Amino acid sequence: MSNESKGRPPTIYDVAALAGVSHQTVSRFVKGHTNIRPEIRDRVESAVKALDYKPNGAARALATSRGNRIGALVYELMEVGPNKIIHGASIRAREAGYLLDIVSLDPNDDAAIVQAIGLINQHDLAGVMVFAPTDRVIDAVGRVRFTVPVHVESDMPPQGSATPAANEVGAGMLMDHLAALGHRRFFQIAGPPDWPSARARAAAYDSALENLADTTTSAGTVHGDWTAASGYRAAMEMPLDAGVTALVVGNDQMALGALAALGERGVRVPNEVSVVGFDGIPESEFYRPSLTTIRLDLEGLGASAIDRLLSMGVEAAAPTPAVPAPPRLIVGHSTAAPGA
Amino acid sequence: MSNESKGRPPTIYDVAALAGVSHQTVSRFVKGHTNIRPEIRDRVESAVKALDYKPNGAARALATSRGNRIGALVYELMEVGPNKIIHGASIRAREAGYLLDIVSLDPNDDAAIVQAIGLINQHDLAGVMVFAPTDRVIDAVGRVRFTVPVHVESDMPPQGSATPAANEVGAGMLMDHLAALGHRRFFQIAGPPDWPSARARAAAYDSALENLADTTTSAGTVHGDWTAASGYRAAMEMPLDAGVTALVVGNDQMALGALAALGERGVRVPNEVSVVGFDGIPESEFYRPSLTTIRLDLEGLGASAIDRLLSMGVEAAAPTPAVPAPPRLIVGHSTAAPGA
DNA sequence: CGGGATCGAGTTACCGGTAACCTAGAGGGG
DNA sequence: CCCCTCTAGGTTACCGGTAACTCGATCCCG
Repeated sequence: MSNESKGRPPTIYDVAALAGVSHQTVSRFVKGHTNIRPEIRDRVESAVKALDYKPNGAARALATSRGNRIGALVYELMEVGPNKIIHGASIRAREAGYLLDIVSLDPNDDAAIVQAIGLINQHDLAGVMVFAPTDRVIDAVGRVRFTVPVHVESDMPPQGSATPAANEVGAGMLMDHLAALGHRRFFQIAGPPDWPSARARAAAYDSALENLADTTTSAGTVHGDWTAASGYRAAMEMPLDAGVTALVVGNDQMALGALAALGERGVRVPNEVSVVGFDGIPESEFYRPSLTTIRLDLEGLGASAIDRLLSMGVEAAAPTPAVPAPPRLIVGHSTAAPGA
Repeated sequence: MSNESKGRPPTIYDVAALAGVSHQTVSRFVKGHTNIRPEIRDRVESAVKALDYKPNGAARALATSRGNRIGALVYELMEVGPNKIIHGASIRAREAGYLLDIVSLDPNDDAAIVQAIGLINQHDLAGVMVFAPTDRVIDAVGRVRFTVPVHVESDMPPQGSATPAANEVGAGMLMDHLAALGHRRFFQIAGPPDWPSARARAAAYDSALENLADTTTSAGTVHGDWTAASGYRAAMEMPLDAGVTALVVGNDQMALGALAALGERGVRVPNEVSVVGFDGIPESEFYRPSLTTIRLDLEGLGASAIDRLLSMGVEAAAPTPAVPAPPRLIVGHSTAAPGA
């Protein structure tokens, strides 16, 4: 499948020799320098083409001491959410001429976290992104002396960022939707408490309850681990005699588990209990009943994270910064007025 | 969040100066060379620690002309499957001291494919992996002159590989399961025909029909695009008057869509029609009815792909090559004897 | 006790680019 | 018409490692 010619790949010196110019002229050409006579430019251009010259990234990185890669720390649990973020980030990074170095973290193994960070912390990176981390990861990252810009995407509004986090907004939209339908008694199945994004959603749940009519109350909150299995368990143990009519779940997978559990317990959705999820994964439309949820623009989020990272470096800011689409409420058949 | 000291990060020369030795000695120490006097070794070691020295990957890559990264081309559709493969590959690569450079491909844009390949090829990589590609991607990759080993993981048994592909085995297990229950009339919703893994599964479906009792027949095959929505559409249009009792679906997401469609059409699963999926994603246990499917060890697959790639290079083969677990049949409530 | 093998460490060149400096002409203004 | 500036391109040094070669001190053995 692979294919080689005689020896090493061509260098600028090879190109220079073939074109009859100095290597520096080739370097200038490759970088798109303008002050080159058309005649010389043509010679270099055809030499580049003839040799199929490709610049050596390592040499460039060494000379400029500025890498062409962005390290990305991702959580081991590669659920759908983090993935889409990575995908958006990867596309965006490539547009800016960078490659994404991904390192999967095992969240339960501190040593592995440290090792992974050590691996990523070589000097040839343009920056480091930390995606959807847990507190433990944030901690570990915070203790490391990085030599490059680091951006931690924690889903929490960082140091007074202007745009409110999508998590808060989305959770608020769900609560408004449920309240408008007439629900007054809620129960929450939240994500793991050491995930900032789970906390953000849970906090929005709490504050929505406070801001809504004071007759709205919560029958409690339990924490799952994002998986459908944990949502199932939580919903199996959820009190049914507390008058709860609305179940707020931290993501769509757990909501799927909850739907299954409620079905087994003979609770009809949405007639007796309404269920909402979070993330808006494509599958949620095909759950039965189809899920009311919040669609997040996760790819946009990943892209904008890259933009923010790049703007931290000397790099000129992206011409058109990516702006994630705002969270959108998807209304399915899992919500209805209580007792409909 | 980041943290800097005075200037550039320390180099071997800094360490050498502090330890009072030559830079070469430091280099030897870092590489774990044995022939160093204990006294000198200690001096170097403490100097390394004092300066928090980390080798510069770019310089090393330049000097050895051997990168410490593996490029990974992944399909844009980051469904659950490809993801887990990537995750497994990433872990394995890190164990071997490599980082994974991931490049997401837009499958519909040939120019983007070429550009992505160009990007990955111009950088200094130890090798390139191509995961779960479509024919189009395989084609594009095949035309490129790579300077490093390339491994294409196409889910098809390559040049007579000894281990039969998991896809064939798994699909066969599903067919056996259905046949043993007494099903004779099948229908298939396959993945996109330009995906080798989809073709492998479909081919196994066909050959199983041939090998089973000659009374078993197929009422047809349609192709989806791996998404739940496409599974839904396909199942909505599937003929119901052809006596089909078994619906074989190319992955779990499409199977979810098919379950929803059958529900809407008033077809009871599994009483009237049995449904099987493929992949064994965790959520499939919580579909209603829970899905009979094949659990693939995708992470193991990714890891072994990395092993194979590394063994193509000069690199000594991994001490303990990763062996993916064999496909496993997960029996849910979506299958039963026909007319049960 | 002398000569070759071995060991530990230093010296130097080189990987393939970029940056800074330098130079020979061309062009322009007083 | 001369001097200055600007332009196009070449020269040289350097980024931070590794590899190859060198050299003095031991060590071993005949």
